[in-house]
Amino acid sequence: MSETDPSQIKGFNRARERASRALLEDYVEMIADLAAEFGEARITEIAARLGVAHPTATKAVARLKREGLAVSRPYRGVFLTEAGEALAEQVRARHRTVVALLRAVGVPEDLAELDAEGIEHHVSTRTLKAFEAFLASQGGKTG
Amino acid sequence: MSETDPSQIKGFNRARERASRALLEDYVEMIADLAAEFGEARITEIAARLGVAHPTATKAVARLKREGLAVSRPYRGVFLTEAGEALAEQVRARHRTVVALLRAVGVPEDLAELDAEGIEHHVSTRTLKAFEAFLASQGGKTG
DNA sequence: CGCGAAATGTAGCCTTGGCTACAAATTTCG
DNA sequence: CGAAATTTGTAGCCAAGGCTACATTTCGCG
Ligand SMILES: [Mn+2]
Ligand SMILES: [Mn+2]
Ligand SMILES: [Mn+2]
Ligand SMILES: [Mn+2]
Repeated sequence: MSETDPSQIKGFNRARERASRALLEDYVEMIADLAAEFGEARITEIAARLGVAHPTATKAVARLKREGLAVSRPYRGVFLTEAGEALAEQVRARHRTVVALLRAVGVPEDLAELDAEGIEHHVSTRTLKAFEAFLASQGGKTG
Repeated sequence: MSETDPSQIKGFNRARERASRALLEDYVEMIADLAAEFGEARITEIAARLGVAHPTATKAVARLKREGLAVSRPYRGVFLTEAGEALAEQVRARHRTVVALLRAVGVPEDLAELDAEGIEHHVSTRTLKAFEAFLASQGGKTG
């Protein structure tokens, strides 16, 4: 029998939900980066930077539009909505904090950047707060 | 133009690969848990603990079998192969270390357990080593 | 201006990972 | 033993996220 632990189920469900949001988050962050750099994000450039074929990026952008995070017109650039911008800012901040935390516990910079790309999407708001508090308490300690 | 940064692409590709392995890892770990507890893992119990419908678990187990991580016969329990056992052990160790690290930087226990369920799959071997070294250097410090 | 190159769109295919509904086997128990 | 309950299998649906191949539009430039 063994009463199935509800908190464990919660953990798995949560991980699955976050995994399904991960792609959206990376796209939004990338579009924000390109907007900052070029004034607009083109499908080809988004695809190139994310390492996917362009129809893959087109589909993802369609999903972003459907979810109210971006807008675009045929053969033109992609732009974030206000909701998209807000998400981008949040995602970017989380990315920075995760990298900083990894660095603080001794992970080399390049590796921290690589692993953070996946880890970031699974760090909850409260955990992020804990990371920030830890980093603050550490000051600029390096070794 | 802006030469597309290859290491950034690498990060995204790596995150995608790890995401696709995450499910397998959770199943293998769960099957090992059930084997330890009951001597075998039944489809219904696997599904219940992972919070999915039983045909979903059946499909996942089919994939595990295809990849040589598990074996089973119709209407019987699921068992890990040697490769499956080895993966389970590795996954379990990583899970423990990730939770310990989160705790060490100030994340409350329940939250650490929840977030770790997703984070664990994106922690590389070298990053895990760094976590272990950090934890060792910390000793049993709590506050 | 107009033509070739580049960018974008679209169609269609695949795999994974969810689900429900229903069929068949196994276990439990009166 | 046999019927009911439980477990497992199977069919078939959906969405997401990959891809290639091909059509169309836009852009750059002689
Ligand atoms: Mn990412
Ligand atoms: Mn990121
Ligand atoms: Mn997990
Ligand atoms: Mn785990």
